[in-house]
Amino acid sequence: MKEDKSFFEQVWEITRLIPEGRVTSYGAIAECLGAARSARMVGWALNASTNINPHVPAHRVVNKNGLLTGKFHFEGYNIMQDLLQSEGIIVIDNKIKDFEKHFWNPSELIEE
DNA sequence: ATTTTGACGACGT
DNA sequence: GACGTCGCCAAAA
Repeated sequence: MKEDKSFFEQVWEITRLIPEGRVTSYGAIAECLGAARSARMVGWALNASTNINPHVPAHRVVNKNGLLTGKFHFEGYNIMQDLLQSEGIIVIDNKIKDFEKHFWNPSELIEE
């Protein structure tokens, strides 16, 4: 039933499930989808998500380093950073402070 | 159908 | 530990 959706939609779905004040990495989402080695695809999917109907909290998705790699893809320069800080996440120099502390595992909420 | 790329990740140097 | 290269998979040109 879920395979009907494109890889993108699956990424958006998981990204939307990210609780506030939590962040995750592209690889984690990719792994949850079964495309563990396709972390890049997650980023690609999120790229399209910036133009879809429900707002996808792509700002909560960062790379494994906790670095806001995609912040440049947002409307403004510090949009992503500002949003994260609004949720209680400390961002310093485009990087999430205590990244692993705010890290959220998609498999934690998603049950196959 | 083929080639290029792309918001990453892991490994090698 | 910083920098470089390869690998993965899927979509766009």
